[in-house]
Parts: sequence; structure tokens; C-alpha cells
Amino acid sequence: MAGRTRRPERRQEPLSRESIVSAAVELLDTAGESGLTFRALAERLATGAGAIYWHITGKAELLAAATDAVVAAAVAIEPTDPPGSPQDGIRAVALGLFDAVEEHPWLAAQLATQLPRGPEGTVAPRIFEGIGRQVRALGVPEGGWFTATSALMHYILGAAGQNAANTASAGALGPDVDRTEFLDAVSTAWERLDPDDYPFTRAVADQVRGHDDREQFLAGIGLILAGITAIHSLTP
Amino acid sequence: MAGRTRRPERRQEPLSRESIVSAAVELLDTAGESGLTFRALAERLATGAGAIYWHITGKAELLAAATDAVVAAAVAIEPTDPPGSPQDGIRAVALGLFDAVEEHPWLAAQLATQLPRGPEGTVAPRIFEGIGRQVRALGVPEGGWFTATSALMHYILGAAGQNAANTASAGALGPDVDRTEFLDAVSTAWERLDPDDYPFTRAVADQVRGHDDREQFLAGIGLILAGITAIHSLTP
DNA sequence: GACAATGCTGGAACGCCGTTCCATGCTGGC
DNA sequence: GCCAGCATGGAACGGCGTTCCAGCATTGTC
Repeated sequence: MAGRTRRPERRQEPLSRESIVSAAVELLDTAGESGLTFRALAERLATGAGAIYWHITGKAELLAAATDAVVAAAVAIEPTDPPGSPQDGIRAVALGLFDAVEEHPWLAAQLATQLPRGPEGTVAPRIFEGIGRQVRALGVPEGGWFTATSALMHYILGAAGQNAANTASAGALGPDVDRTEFLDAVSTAWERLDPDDYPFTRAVADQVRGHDDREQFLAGIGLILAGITAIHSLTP
Repeated sequence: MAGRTRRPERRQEPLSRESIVSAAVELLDTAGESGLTFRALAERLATGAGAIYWHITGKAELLAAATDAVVAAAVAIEPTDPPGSPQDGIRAVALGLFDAVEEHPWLAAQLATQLPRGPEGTVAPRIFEGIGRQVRALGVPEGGWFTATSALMHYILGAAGQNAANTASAGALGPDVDRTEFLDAVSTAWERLDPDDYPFTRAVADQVRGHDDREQFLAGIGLILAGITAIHSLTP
């Protein structure tokens, strides 16, 4: 046995939880969810896998920390200079999350499956608070706060996730397939469905072509806001 | 080299795509998403990994096929004997998906991240059709079909996913932790948040305790239905 | 009836993953 | 100067998805 190889010099900047999480987010953004491996992370940080485990329990905690960091940044951009209407406030929070998921597609899976992760999780309250304050400002009576805020949160997470999945799906079709081509392909495929089994889907297939995702997303928010104001007899 | 070991007898029932997918769903249901491995699947089918690959391209296709099978069964239970109101029809489809996700928690991740997967996917049209027919029956004008159906679908997928994640999270706290205890823990944790950062979340913490998930889910559906009828000036 | 061609099977092997282990170096208190 | 103990990083382990391929069963051809 020839013993261990020579020791490298000690690093100047010590490892830290933050630097690891930050590198993890970069890796997730550039290489996708499957690109975040401890080996790639160790290489990027010029260290070994064992050193990372000194600061982080495992991959689950790493993903949770990365999610928390990105969501915290996304919901922090609220305080519009002139306060604006509560409706606009909700739209701002919603778009912040929508854009965050679009920018970091790996977020969708985390928010869909890991959001609560025990009572200690800080991501869920962060989102809930951001939306809830605007619901309260809307004039919804206290008894309806939970229902209205939950409904908005679920819609936002669902729509943002589907949108991210669509974007990923378009990219998977080919690196140079743009959005228009992808929507066209989906629309065409839907038009070719069995007329007996899918009459409705065939009928709306044309509306898929060329629609704007953010616009559709906001239209859905508008639908829920209309429902909230109608049910609580608020002035819109 | 001693050559391969003795050949086992040939199987009686031949492998088939359906039997593989069916075994995969059982494995997912009993052992969770991480329990579906080609080794476990091969053992359950009394075969080797290579034989499975003759029928299925890879794990992605296996998960897609399992998802398709379960969703198809979930949205197929529509035709209520007396036709009923379109609102009830939407609630029925929504609850069908909600319950399917609750029964198969692994569905949440699939629906959140893999739903469209190219124009060939059949899961998305299936869900879209199920909801959309009821939207049409509601009297929504054709221009609003796509927006209303999309909004409902996104809400349903988001809410069902969050609910499944909550259930999983409660189970992870301990095998004998029931729903009430879990909600209590979340509520207590939310009440202990910083009053300056989380005033709204603290205020609704008590409403978390003891709420019913299905009821909340339906309340959200009701909110969106109210919004649809209000925006299109329909008689509810 | 003999024999090649083909369809399907299942076990071994490959490369990569998350995680654990541990010899080693560095640093602050004495 | 010395020693505890924090921190490091590379090797090693078991398990994963996937690929490869030798061998049986069936079919088609003469």
C-alpha cells in the first residue's frame, strides 16, 4: 500500500453553509436538478465530498436551503413605492413567484413536493404571508382569510409549476425549438385527438397557439380575485 | 471462466407492458417513489432488469405510463346518473383528481413536473377535457374556455400536490403521528413566528388547526367558480 | 425433420450517485 | 512546544439506472 497521496494546501476562504448553498443554486440553474451532485459541487468548491457533509446534513437539506434562499429573494420585492391597490399587490407577489419558478425551473418540484416539510419549514409561511397581507388589505373578513389565501397560493404554485414544466418540455424537444414552435406542436397534436373522446380539447386547441403565459397566469389570478370579491360582496 | 449459471425455466405468463406498469404502480403505492427500482421491479416480476428494458424505454417512460394509467382511472368516473349541475360536475372531477393524488402521493411530483412532456402526452388532454366539458356546460362563452379551464386545472393540481406533500410531511414526523397532531404542530409553529415579519400568518395560525382538507379544497373551487360566473355574468 | 432467423429473457457488468469513514492538517489554549 | 479538537478532502461502500450479451423458445423454409 502506497499510502494517501500528497496533501493539498489548505483553502483560503473557508467553506461555509452559505457558500455551499450559493454554489448549489448556481449548479441547479446551469445544469438542472440532475446536475446538482456532491461531486460536481465539490469540484466547483475545490474540495471533497466529506468537507461538504461537515456543513450540510445531506442532499435534502441542501435542496431545502437552496429553495429557501431563492423564495426569500422572490417574495422580498414587495414594497411598491406608491402602495397601489391590493389587487395589484397580489399580482406583484404572484408574478414574483411565477418569474422565480421560470428562472429556476428546479423550484417547481421543490415547491410542489417539499414545501411544508415539517413545521420548521420557513418557505411556506414566507409565501403565505406575502399573499395573505394583500388579501387582508382587500377587505376580506377574517373568517375568509385562510381560504382565500390558500386558494391563491395553490393556484400560483400549480400554474407556475405547469409553466416551468412546459418550458422544460419545449427545451427537451430540441435546443433550438422556440416557444412558438412548441405551442404550435401542442396545438396541432390536440387538434388530431379523437373527436369522440376529446371534443372540448379539440375546440380550444387553437387558443393554445400563440397565447401568452404570463397573461394567462394573470387572467387566472383575476378570476380568483373576482370570486373573492363576489363571495365577500366587496367593491372590486 | 465457468460460463453462465444454469438457465431457469421459461416464464408461463409472458412479460407485457401492462403487467410491468401495473407492478410499477403497486410498487409506487406501497414503497413510495424511491421504492420503484428496476431491481425491485424485476424481483416482483420474477425476471431480470434486461427483460423489462425490452418492453419499456427507461424509467421516465415507466413513470409516465404509471401516471397515465392512474389519471385515466381517476377522470373516468364522471357520468353521474342524474346529470347534475355543471358546478357539481366540476367538483366531481376535481375531487376525483384530489383523491387520486391523496391515494397515490407519488402522483403529485409527476403531475407537477412531467404533465406535458411533449405534444404526445395524453395525461394533460385527459384532465383538460374532464374539466373543460363542465366549463362549457356552465355557459362560459367560447373565448373564456381556455382561461377558465386552465385556472381550474392549475388550482386543482397545485392544491392536490400541496395536500399530498402535507400528508407525506405528517407521516415523516413519525409513523404514529395523526393529522390532528400534525396540524397542531404547524399551527403552534406559526404562532411562534416573529410578530413583525409574520403578522398575517400568526393571525390565521389558529384556523389551520382542525380544518378539513377536502372542505378547504372545495371552498377554493367555489371561489374560482364564483369568479367565473361573476366575470361572465352567468347565473350561478 | 433439420436448421437458420428471430423474439424475448435474465443475469452480469459499467459508470455514477449519495453517503460514510478516516488519515491528515490547521489553530487556539496552555 | 505541545496537544486537543475543529475542519478538510479523498477513498471506499452499497445501490441505482442502464447496457450488454449468451442462451432458450418459437417460427419459417426447404
